[in-house]
Amino acid sequence: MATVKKYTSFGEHLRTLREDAGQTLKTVAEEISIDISLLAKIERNERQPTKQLIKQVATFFQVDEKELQNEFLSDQIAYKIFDEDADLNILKVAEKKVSYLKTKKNAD
Amino acid sequence: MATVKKYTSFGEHLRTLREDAGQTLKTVAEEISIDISLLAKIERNERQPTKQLIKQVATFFQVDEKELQNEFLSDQIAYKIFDEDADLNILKVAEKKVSYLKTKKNAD
DNA sequence: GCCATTTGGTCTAATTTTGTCCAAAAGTAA
DNA sequence: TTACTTTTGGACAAAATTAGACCAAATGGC
Repeated sequence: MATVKKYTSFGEHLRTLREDAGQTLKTVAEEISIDISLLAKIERNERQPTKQLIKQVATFFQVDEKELQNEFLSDQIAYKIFDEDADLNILKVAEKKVSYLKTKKNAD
Repeated sequence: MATVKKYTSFGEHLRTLREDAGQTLKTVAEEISIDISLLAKIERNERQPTKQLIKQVATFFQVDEKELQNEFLSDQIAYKIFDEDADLNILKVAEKKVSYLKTKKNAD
């Protein structure tokens, strides 16, 4: 059967990874050379991860880096739309715009 | 017949509005109390419009404010995906996340 | 040529965000 | 309860980002 994909936040995902690995904030934070409190905040989505941090946690937990990056990016977009209480069809418009940008890029 | 919607940027749209109205940067800038150069940059997408400015130009050109805001928002999203060279299906994930956030919000 | 318009560069101020530190709270086991 | 570990949360300085102002250069029309 297919896995049911849960659409949680980047932070929640990170926390799950850590807890499934049976690690504490302290051990992970030390491993990737980051402040414990900062890592906790990232897990609670109170701070944004840097690209560097995403790379490090991907390596540490042995998950795909690109996938984590995508998760963070979709988070950012979702929160923006939610916060602005914007219409969901904005995403369709954005999709068309990206295609347009890519076309323009190739025609240089 | 239906209007063919062009997926241009916020800035390009703003410029079109202005040119269709036969106005110069100077006259519009003065009308909405903004630096000419700043307005020019916004039209070229070199500066981002504030909510306040979007409201002002909407009023000035008599177009729907929410529509302009949406255009700007979809711009931001499109550029982010384009710049990061991210996969388009991120938008689908984002959509699910927004729904999730809305559900969570209602269950408070 | 002139004048109006637009562009582009540089800079400062304002705003936002990150990361650090530390204390408080919550959890766990004896 | 006590002692210890873990997590949370607030406050703050440092760093990074961004807006907006100013002015000179370029462009365009007549």
